Amino acid sequence: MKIENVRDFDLAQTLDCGQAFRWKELEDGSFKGVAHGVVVALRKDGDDIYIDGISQEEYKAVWKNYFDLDRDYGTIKTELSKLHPVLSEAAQFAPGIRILNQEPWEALCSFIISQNNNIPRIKGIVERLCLNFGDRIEEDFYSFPCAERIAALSAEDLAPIRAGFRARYIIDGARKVACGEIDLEKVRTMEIEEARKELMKITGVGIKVADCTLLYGLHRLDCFPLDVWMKRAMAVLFPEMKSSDFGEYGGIAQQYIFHYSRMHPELF
DNA sequence: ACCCAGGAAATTC
DNA sequence: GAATTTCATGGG
Repeated sequence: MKIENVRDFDLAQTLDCGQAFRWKELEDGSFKGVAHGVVVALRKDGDDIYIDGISQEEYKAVWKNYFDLDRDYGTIKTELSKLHPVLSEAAQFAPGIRILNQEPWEALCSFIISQNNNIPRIKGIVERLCLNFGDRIEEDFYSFPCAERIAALSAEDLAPIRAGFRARYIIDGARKVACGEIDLEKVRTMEIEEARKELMKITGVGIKVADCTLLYGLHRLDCFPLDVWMKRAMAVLFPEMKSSDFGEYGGIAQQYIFHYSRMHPELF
């Protein structure tokens, strides 16, 4: 598949800015990963994107949405840049970031794993989760195990992924999703405070993990997750602003700021 | 040996 | 209620 004339999209910036944990960069600069149980390889040539491994129908049904390609990030960046000069700078620093439409359960589970953890280790745990409990698609590439599959396990069964104290949180989340006690597709359309409360019924899910699930898994672009980096950034770079000031695309602003802050630790 | 990591639960004050 | 400690694991 070739998609022509794609603006505001950089593979490395989007896939390695801390919103997703499973994309692998190959030696030639292409990226390979799994979503919706399908392995794809991505390349960029100028403003053209090549997606290997899918049909036209799969592109329209899944991948166009996955990369949020119908949204005009150029206009959004222009509007966000008016809010604050540092936000303008952060957006220009990585102008090719887009917020992915990841699968809700994968996002929820990944950000449960993220708590009090560092990104390389998060990636390792997620990798082992897929390797041990996902379906093998091809050499080195496995699907993300569905909630039903994990719900059938115990915390001890997760020992090989070495998630530590988070193992029982993963199990609790999987069970509540699998049995329908929490319907992530209903959470998608709930009013934001109600949606948060619903996700926080899971042991191990607080406001930050709930907001990450809403932003990255349910594409609620007004959600503005505040982790340690974002709290520092708000205190140092945006002392006069609060998260709600960033508006309906605050989540996109948050991603520019998060990535900019991580790449400039000397600011803090 | 110590400290920290895209937090949240458990405990203590 | 608000502040502090604990929770596995691994890398610096």
